[in-house]
Amino acid sequence: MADITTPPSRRDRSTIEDVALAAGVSVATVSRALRGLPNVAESTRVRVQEFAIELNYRADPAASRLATGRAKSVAVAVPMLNGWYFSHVVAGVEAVCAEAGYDTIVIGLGLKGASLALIEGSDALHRRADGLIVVDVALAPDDVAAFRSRGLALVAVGPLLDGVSSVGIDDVAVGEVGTDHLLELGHRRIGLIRGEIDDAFDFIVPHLRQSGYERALERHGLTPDPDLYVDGSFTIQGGYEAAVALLDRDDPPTALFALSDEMAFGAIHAAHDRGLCIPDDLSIVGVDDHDLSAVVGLTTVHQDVDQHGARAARLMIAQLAGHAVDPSRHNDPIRLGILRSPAP
Amino acid sequence: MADITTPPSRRDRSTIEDVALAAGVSVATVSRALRGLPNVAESTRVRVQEFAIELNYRADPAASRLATGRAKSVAVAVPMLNGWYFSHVVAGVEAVCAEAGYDTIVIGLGLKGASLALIEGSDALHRRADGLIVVDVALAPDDVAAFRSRGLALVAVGPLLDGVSSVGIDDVAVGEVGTDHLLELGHRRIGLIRGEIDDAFDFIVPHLRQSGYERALERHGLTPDPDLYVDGSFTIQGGYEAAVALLDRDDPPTALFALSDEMAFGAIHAAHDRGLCIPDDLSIVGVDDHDLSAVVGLTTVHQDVDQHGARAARLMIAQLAGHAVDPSRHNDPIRLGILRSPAP
DNA sequence: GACGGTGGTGAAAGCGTTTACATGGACCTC
DNA sequence: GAGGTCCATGTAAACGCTTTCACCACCGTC
Repeated sequence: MADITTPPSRRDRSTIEDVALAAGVSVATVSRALRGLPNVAESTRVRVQEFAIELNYRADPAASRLATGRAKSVAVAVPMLNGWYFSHVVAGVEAVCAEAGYDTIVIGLGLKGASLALIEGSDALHRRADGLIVVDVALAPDDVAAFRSRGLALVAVGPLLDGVSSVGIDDVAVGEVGTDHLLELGHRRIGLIRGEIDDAFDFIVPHLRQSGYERALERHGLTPDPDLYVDGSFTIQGGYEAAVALLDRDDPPTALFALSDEMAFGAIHAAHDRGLCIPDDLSIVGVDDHDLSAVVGLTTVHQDVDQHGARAARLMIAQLAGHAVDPSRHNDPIRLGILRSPAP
Repeated sequence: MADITTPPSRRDRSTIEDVALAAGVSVATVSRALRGLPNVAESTRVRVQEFAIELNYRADPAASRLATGRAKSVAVAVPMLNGWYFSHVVAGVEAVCAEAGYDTIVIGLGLKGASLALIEGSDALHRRADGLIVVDVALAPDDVAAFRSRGLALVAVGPLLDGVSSVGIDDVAVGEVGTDHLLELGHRRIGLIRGEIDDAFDFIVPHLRQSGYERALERHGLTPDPDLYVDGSFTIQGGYEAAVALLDRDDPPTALFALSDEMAFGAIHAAHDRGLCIPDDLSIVGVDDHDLSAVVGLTTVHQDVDQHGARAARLMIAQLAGHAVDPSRHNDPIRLGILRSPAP
């Protein structure tokens, strides 16, 4: 059995000094040679590299951090790590960061309110990461400033933050595309299953999508009916309850537009429970293009979620590399994934 | 606009020396006081703490790491970060680690073969994390030894590794429970949708579950029919194809047992395509208790996935804290979640 | 042949902690 | 009252890297 209580044994790995000694140069030269800095004779560089490999040397990240002030790692904060959307974003971030030699530190915000958690988190984050990618978190301008003053680079996924580069989709368009589809099928009363705006998920995405929904209706000469708006809190269960509320009223809508696929799944469940056949008795459209949408046969507004994370990470890396990145918005394309969407 | 190219500004945060100066003691005393070490007068400790708060001081983790050799972070390596199961495990790990003051570094193994990636990863991991949690990765004994010799603590989720504490479920029992259920409903020909054993996912979980399946059959006096085994590669698409293969034969089974819910979803999809009604024409049972199983109405063998990650993380933290942890197996309980499972 | 570059290299001062060891006073014991 | 503990504190040496500065050829130039 390994000796567990002992800290990582000290003198079993080689240091920059070992390499310097072996190569017959100074540590400074080793440092320069290995990092590809100029002013190193090519012959020297090659020799140093050989010895580094032979001694299996790699710079201790902790020492590097201390000396340079750069942690070579980025943190990504999400409301919850096990949500479908969030896990995909994290996956995209990690792939790009790994490629660029950065560690990815994940932070689950959980039940704590987002802002609160991040202020706290900024303690936890203190000098651990060079940058922070926030996903679906509405950071107050003060928070943004606080992070900035700590020298932490910032990128947002989802909501638009002042002075912060962000990636996402045109959420108004999302609302329009989904609604248009249902309108074109002939539906006139379309229930909207929204996401709750509470402390923990304080972001404007649902607002934007809703305004797209309304815009589409108005374009078709219809007046949005607030009675058809129900909260689904972006969860399956919430979607179920929202659908129940809508379907059990006297004049139920003939179609439902859920602002996320997971809420749509809940709605489908509810419809089944009521004996409604989805293609025939009720149309449902979701947003996300969840892995299971195809299985369930859900028509959905597609977004390339993996790309969100990757794109955000690339912005982050560029920023950290010192490239000037203008804090503008980078919208990913969306499109409708039609699977089953019968007329009313 | 923030000045982005400048590294984190140097003299804006306070160091231990600032606190020492303010409190009129030496840095050593500050260090001891703040970390709750003995041999510090209570009055001194209080004073130091006050100044630390006033100066908003927190020890620079990089410096701590360098001095102590401990990174205060654990890495978790998963085949893919956006899989349902994996994201839940990661969520569990992160929650516990955060609680204990550890950072969670995620590593997506992706397409690279698991072992290969981890050897590589051990470079990437070099002195960055104190421990590594591997999820569904069959580490060769050599790899285990390599990590150990680096002083890296190891915990496994899923497969049983020699000399490594691991958490998971009794996968043989999983196979039995699911199969028993179908047998009790009267089914006699039960198709088994397994997971492929290839390089990237080289683990024995499907073997174990299959042996549980066979054991259950034999207990009922039946002989397992290898013709009813089809690979579903643990994906939705794979489950779909596997189900197609089984249902399209001359004597199709009356029930399907998929070794994961995601494969079961694919199977459900296939059944629908063939006009089969799941409750009446075909019974399907899955494994995982995926979020959407309830929505789809899938009977499944429940496992508390969040707990896997949390439990693994607790083992890890205990190990890192120096508590002797015997490298034994910690099985989580499983149970059947019956949703719809009609007689044949 | 003196002279200002210029490119390769080394010495050493950080970076901000932790910790082994030294110190010195208070207290106790015989 | 001498000697021994014990506790609170300070001193200074790591920890392993990066980076500034100085230095020394060496080269071409007038």
